[in-house]
Amino acid sequence: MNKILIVEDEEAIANLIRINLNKAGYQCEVAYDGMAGADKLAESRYDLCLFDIMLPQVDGYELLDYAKSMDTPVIFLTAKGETNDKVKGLRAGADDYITKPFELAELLARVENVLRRYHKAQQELRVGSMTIHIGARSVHKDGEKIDLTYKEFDLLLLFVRNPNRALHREMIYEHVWGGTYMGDSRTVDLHVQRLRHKAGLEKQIQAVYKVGYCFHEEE
Amino acid sequence: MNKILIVEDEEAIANLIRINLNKAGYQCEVAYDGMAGADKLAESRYDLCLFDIMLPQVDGYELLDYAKSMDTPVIFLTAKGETNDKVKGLRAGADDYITKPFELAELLARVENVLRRYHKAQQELRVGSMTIHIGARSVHKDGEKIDLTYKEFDLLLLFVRNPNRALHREMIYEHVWGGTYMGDSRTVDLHVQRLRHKAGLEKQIQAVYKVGYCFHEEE
DNA sequence: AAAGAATGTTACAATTATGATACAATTTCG
DNA sequence: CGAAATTGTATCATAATTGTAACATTCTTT
Repeated sequence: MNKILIVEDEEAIANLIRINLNKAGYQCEVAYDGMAGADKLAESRYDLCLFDIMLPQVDGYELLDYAKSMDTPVIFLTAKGETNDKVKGLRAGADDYITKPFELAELLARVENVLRRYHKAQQELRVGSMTIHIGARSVHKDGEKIDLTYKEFDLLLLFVRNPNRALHREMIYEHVWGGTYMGDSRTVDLHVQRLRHKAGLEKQIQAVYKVGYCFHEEE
Repeated sequence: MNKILIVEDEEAIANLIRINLNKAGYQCEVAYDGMAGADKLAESRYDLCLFDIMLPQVDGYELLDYAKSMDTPVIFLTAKGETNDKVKGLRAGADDYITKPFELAELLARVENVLRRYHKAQQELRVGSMTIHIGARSVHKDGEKIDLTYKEFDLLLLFVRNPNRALHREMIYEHVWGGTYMGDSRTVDLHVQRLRHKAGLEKQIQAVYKVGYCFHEEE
């Protein structure tokens, strides 16, 4: 199981991240200032670090140097508008950055992406009797291969990474399609139907009236 | 069979490398710190060493000196951003370096490249009923010789070194052609078709709609 | 229970991607 | 130099995908 260190002085944000990374199967440690973060780093090995840049005492850049000396990848959390920091951070060797406020799904995707680059990511994702090979973009269920299209696969990943949560149509659209959601389209619905039937998830993906859809983990 | 020594303190990375070099037909030993690495070097001859630079106890540079005194080639593993080390390492006599995170295919290519320079290169790679002679750049299948062109051969190597993974057109282009992929070219497709037919890989190399191609290891 | 809104279903058309073939440009090699 | 091989562009054919539309069903609210 991958261990992640979160250093973020806003407790609310730190805990939000921790809870959600836990749910996604990561083990997390949290520090609320740079000094405590450095101590944690010294004590134990981590597979990934999430650092806020603006931190009391020791700032994100210093922590970055420390983490890099241990070959640990780092994702920076930057506040909106701190684009300078973004550039500076990436140049200094951060592996990615994410701008607050962020969607949890985006955070999860970036975390997985970086872990994959470091060959620490789960290659396979198991959900009930279903196995998702992220690298091959293939899905198997009960020994049978399930052929999903590009959009269907991305949609499935989104659901699987955000189980037991009602996902708004708007959010789904923006993640899978990338653009801005125009309220009157049935596109999301249709793709959800197709995914449901192809993957036999009729019971697990449920409509949430007036909101969107929710993927229930237990079968 | 070539023997390779891996000295890397991150167990996950060390094991990842070991497993993949094993699959590629190399025999590997692993040490997790510099001291253990030096002991291994003293005990036995190796055809190639992979050293992380930042190591507990004895660092990569010291190991380099030791390995060089035995005429054993060395590839350094450097973390992203440690460009100084890169230069310093090469000047100190390393045969190559590779920056973490790396593509496995790149690691394999560099390993082979260094071994070839030292005339220790692995002669063949077996995939199902197909044998790839890397040095001779020739391929045989069921006793028959398959004549591949330069690009086709490189393409085959890329596929074989990244089995069961959907490879993006962009990534394929950059690996085989070297430049930047312009989205509208059919070059990659065409070469994949030719390779498929010449090598009889119609079933194993499959198109991944909107992504690229995936080589499936099992026949 | 009825109205209205939201979701499920089906069919189809538009779009886009891949496969196949022909051919011109370029390179290699005798 | 000339022949052969390689490589990439262009074109057409085929196949897969995506999204709209129309209609059916289900759900919520009153």
